[in-house]
Amino acid sequence: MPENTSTVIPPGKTYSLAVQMVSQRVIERLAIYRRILENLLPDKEPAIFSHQLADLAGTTAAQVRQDLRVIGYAGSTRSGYQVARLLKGIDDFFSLSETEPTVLVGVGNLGMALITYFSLRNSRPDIVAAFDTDPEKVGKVYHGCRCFSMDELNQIVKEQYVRIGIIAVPTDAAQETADSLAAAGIRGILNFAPVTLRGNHGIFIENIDLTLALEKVAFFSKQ
Amino acid sequence: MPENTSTVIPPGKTYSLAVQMVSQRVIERLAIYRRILENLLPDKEPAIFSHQLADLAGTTAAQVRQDLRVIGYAGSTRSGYQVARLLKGIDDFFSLSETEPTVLVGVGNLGMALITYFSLRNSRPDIVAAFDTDPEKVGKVYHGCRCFSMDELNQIVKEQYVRIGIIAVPTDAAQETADSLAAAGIRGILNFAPVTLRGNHGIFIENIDLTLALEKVAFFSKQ
DNA sequence: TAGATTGTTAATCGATTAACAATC
DNA sequence: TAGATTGTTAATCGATTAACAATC
Repeated sequence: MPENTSTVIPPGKTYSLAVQMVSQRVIERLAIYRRILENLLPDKEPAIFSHQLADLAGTTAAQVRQDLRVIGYAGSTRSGYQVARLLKGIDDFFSLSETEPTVLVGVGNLGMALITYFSLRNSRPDIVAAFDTDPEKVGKVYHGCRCFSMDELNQIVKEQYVRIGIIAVPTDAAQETADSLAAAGIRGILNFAPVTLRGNHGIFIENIDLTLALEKVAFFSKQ
Repeated sequence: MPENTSTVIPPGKTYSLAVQMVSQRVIERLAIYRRILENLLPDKEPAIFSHQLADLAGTTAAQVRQDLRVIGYAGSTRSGYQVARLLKGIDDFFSLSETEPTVLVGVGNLGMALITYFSLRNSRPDIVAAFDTDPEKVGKVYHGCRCFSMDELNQIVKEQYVRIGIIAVPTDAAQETADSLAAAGIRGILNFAPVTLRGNHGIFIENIDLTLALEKVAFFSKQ
């Protein structure tokens, strides 16, 4: 559909339409391609074929071509996809130009580890504040990230235009936390509590359930 | 198919057949149902309808009935599914009678947090040993879990009949670690390193990519 | 009984894969 | 050119949902 090859579709109506239609699977794979390309960049390999990218990502060439189609990036039949430009194309599609302010609720073992993990690899989603109900923790600074009381959630989310929240609280407090985040204006949640959060219409929720993941491995490791 | 109602299919050929055919999605949902039932048990509610379970699990009644079908559990048209017996049915299907010995490789920030996390909620997959290349860490005991050198991996895996491995090493070391685990006889891997592990035929690999998950939330939180 | 729920089969939906003319 | 790869369309595959007779 785009008449100019080797480029991404321009921002505008087509863009936002595409965003709505793209499935979670496609986004996951695009993120994987992105990381592969990033690692490939220093190698000075100018281009890569769909089957090479597929090999590295653990998928198929047809899948890769289909996926890249949704971001409107066109390769060439001679040399495949230009690494640097494709990377730029995915970044543009993800709107990964500036960092995305993120808050984390629950500074327990897992919460602490997440703060460390994300701050060490200064990921684009950047944890700007942590929250906890424990007065012992409030006021402390972990890896450059200050811990606030829950009372301050609303203010900080608004002041810093935070759209993403991470839930690392105990199971019992998870639903309440999700409601607070939603009320403060959060648009997306990464939830580590092993419960199905409910009634958050319009908010995107991604669940990471560590115990469930391990149980899944246990099940399938028995063939 | 099973002529006796309100029971699970007996172990045997049907059983192992079912295991092979069941998709990952179904297993994930069964694990979720399982946790819900577990929490419901103290409430002394004897039974639950498919639509109630669906509400709690964030799915549909038809989906629940379809899922329960694969484990061969039959409810009654009058009262639905008996909580205690269904829970037992899922446990049997998962073979969750005894604990599953598990090893963890990479005792960094994330690895430490995982040891703490899993030991605190004494999950059925039980981390019996940790491994690290850092001589400083070898010999130390974290939450009752001793850290060994990688040289000892083979022996411990064999002695303790370990089938599951968790990879929490830096990205560069992940593939090497996976190969070592595979060589030692591990059958399933939970991988936290942001790389696609390759060439491990016959080994089940579940990836948890924290950065990717957060990027996914960032993307969809923009609608 | 009347009404709600079940197991099961059929229909729908969406995602992956295959096929192929166009291209360099 | 010959040959490999591309974008795109069609075919396949699998998973979810809808429908409904049977049941309590």
